[in-house]
Amino acid sequence: MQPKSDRDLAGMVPALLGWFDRSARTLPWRSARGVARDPYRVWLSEIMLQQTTVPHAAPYFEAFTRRWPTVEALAAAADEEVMQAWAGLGYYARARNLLKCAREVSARGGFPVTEKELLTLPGIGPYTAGAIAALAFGERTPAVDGNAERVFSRLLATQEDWAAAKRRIGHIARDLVPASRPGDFAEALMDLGAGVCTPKQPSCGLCPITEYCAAYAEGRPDRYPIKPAKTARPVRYGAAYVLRRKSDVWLIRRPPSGLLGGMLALPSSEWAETRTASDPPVEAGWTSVGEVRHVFTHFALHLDVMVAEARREQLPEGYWAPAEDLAGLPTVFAKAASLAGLNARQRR
DNA sequence: AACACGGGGGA
DNA sequence: TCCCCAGTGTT
Repeated sequence: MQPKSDRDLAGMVPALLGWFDRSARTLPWRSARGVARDPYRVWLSEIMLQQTTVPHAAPYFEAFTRRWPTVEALAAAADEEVMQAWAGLGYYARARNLLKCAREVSARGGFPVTEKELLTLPGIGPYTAGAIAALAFGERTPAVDGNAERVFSRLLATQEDWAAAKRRIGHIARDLVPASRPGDFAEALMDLGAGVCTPKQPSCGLCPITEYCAAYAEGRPDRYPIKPAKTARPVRYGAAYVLRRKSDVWLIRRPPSGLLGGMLALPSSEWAETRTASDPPVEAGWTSVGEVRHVFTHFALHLDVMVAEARREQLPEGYWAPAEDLAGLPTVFAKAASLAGLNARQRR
């Protein structure tokens, strides 16, 4: 069987939309069928879902919309409140940009309605601009996320370099967006990628568009997309310090940019490529209570967790927080606090 | 074009 | 383990 030419793909649009009408997922940020989507909820959900799974983002979406029901309410929130509410969701630059964006939007009286203008806002890149324009404003723009890239890679059985394939997919997707239902087309592609055209063992038996799929025709859809091999992840070592004073713990706020930027944290040593001598923030009777391991995107961290009772030292910048409520710590420090016997937010 | 940037879940 | 996820911003 011959792979379909790009032109043949046009037929997949009505087939996909028909399938979507029958089996769309119900999600917290989706409006009822036929009801206009709220730009604020579309935007907030799209930011939260960047590189983040639906089950992980969903409770955060509920909490944010309950606490800040409008973009104006979010714009008026204090930075620390928002960073604390985002804790555990990861990629904290998203939270910093979320606030910047909310304040810009609030100041200009609402979200811009075109892909081009949306692209100028902080935290909104090519994918998110297209998604918001299509979902909230009905513009004929594509929303090519990781799901859509995988679906198209299989439809086309892309052989070229993955970067080149993604460029080609972007153009093809843009041409296919139906003028009548751009938002539904975007959600349909996402639902198909998430539930049917999955990375491993895709359920081609449930797929409404196998007729258009070159990878299916080849019999090995799981071989696509063809991506470059990942490089190994190095390990870094360091120590985190839990300084106690009665029922309090000493916390710091990390610098506004970089890893975990702007987040609440335990004081810690530099993170080196080899185990190095302990480097506590103050002199005290430090004892180790064990090690926590945490995996970041581009390195793994082994953190020795040190505990001590405070004496009367001059402390560096920071403040005392109640040990029974350490909500708002990023996961790596929540793990460390937990190991030290403190009640930090910890899933699992 | 390559890298920095979290965290969790599935196979 | 390894891979992936509704990616963006910086260099």
